[in-house]
Amino acid sequence: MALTLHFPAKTVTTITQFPENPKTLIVQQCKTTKDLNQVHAHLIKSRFHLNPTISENLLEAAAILIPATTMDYALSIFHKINEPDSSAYNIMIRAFTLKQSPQEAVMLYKTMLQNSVEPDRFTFACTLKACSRIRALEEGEQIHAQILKSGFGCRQLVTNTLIHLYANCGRIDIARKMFDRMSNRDVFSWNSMFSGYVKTECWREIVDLFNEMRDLGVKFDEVTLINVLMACGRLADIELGGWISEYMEEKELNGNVKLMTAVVDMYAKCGHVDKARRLFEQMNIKDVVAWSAMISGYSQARRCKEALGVFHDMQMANVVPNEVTMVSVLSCCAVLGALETGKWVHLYVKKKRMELTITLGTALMDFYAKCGLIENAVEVFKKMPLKNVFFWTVLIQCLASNGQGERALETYYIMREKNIEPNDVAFIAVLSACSHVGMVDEGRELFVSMSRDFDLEPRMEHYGCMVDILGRAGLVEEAYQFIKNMPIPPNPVIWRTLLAACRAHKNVKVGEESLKNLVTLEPMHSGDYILLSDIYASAGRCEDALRVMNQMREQGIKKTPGCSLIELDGEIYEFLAEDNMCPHFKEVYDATENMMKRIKSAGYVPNTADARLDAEEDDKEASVAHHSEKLAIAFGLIRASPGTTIRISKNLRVCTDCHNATKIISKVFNREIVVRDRTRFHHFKEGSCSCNDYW
DNA sequence: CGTAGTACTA
Repeated sequence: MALTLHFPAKTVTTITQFPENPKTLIVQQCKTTKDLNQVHAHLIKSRFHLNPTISENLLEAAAILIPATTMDYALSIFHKINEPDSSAYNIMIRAFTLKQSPQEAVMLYKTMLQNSVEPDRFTFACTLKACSRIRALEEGEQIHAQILKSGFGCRQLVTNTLIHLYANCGRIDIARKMFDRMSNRDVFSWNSMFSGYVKTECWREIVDLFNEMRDLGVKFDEVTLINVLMACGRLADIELGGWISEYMEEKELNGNVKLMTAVVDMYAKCGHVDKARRLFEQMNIKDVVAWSAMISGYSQARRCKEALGVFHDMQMANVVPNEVTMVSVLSCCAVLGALETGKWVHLYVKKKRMELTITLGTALMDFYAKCGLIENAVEVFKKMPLKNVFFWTVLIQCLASNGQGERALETYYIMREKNIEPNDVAFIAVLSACSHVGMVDEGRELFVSMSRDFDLEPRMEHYGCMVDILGRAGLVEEAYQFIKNMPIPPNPVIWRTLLAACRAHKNVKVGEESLKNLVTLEPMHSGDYILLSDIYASAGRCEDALRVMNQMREQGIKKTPGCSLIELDGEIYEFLAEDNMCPHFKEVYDATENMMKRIKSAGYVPNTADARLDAEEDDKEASVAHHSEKLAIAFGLIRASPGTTIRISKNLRVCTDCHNATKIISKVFNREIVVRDRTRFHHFKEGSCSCNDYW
């Protein structure tokens, strides 16, 4: 009986007897499920399917080689095999792992043992791989025991897979022991160790191990170098990183996209973003990963505008971004307060049905939080089915910085009810919620709870929050004592926090003490001198106030100019205090004057204590009127569409006069105004602010 | 038949 097969490529194969090379026939010529069905049918008709070699080839085609085939089909072939041997089982185990069901791969291995089929070294290798995937350490250990019994324990393949399993499941110590005892290590053994160290973030060990490798003259490959480059990036080890970069040039490996991406990422992480960019430009082929690496490089260097520029180039190059790309892009939008761009990204993510990974969700929420859109952030929060500590923390932080301290604490307690263990960052978020709304007792309790209930050692940031909580609430003396009792030496931020509290509560004595400490720690920070000078001024000690300002000037320290941004129609406008150079000078200053007139008739009284000290008495009013955020708000009032919220972000903290003025503006002009200052948000509406004048 | 890159939170 002649067997004729019709393949799509118009190949006609005729089989008259047992094929000489069934593997070629089945494995290489079957490209689709349809081909496979045909071959399968003919094999049954001709009863060739009873031949174990043929059926195994058929199985391999069905289970592994043709990606579209379902496991059900493969299983139907497998079940018809009379007493399948280990290689048939191996195919099925590999297939299950490949088709994302490693759990079933491990189950099949157990079935195999129950059916008394002797596993071979490949069985062990692929079952262990399945265990690695699902981090089934216990199962892996059992298999390890069976391996030792079987006598395959000394096989290189088996040992390598075991090393990978232990390294991948958090038992890098066991992996290392096996690795050290191994007499015949190959590049896979080394690479398994490297990838284990990557997972556990033991960067130092990677560099040490690589140096050992070089000393021993062991050949390494592309995978080795990618792992080592990652380590160089994290350790900022530019020396080794640069060596690898040169080595690659020598060996002409610069055409390798993955390796080059790793190099670009390494340079960026070492702080050499410009070098990274030059190499990036030299890459002929750039995939999503390469583009994402460059964008995140700029993002981590806080060069957000350039990051968005690269993102733009990426789209021009028709490379489709993925979730990872969007995380960096959103993080840049958050920093810049680029609401329009970020919203566009969110729409894009929805339209392209990108997977809302927990990381992407976190970035999205953080973006809305940093643009002051609390409810949008909450909406993203609700949509996420699986929430981790990071995710909760961002929401808590969002509520805290937007003046909703009670809601922030509630969120924290809900998180605790869901048995999510807070980490150190979560505590920074709740403590800052307490300080923003003046919940002193809650703050104290949480600070204690942190180490008592969760074994978390308070860090500088936590001490800073406590100083802020006490200081803002007017307990300046207590805050001062708290700093003195700190077990670690306070950093400038701690003293600055106290100094700011001294200004709010007019405490000259502690204020002087704070500046004294600040000057030794960080003498060039202009804001500190200004704070103390303000304290003197408010206590009526103008001579001292001027003396501090002169002291600052003598040191050659320049004031950080106030700067406010407003985004209109996706474009960002920047204003500096008393800036005569801005492009819309006349328009802006006229608008500001009109605005000030209208609020004055509504009862606004300028607070000239916020004016520059060196201004003449007559000019003081003009000086406060030209603070950068007043200019930005005035510009927003004439340019933004009626009824829309005006959004300002500024580099310094809001001064008393601007805060007061903005409240009245929101009422007189019937506008919602959101101001993001360097530490928090102010939502102005109908004459009041979300911070309840506590900031 | 075993090993691989890019990401978020104060």
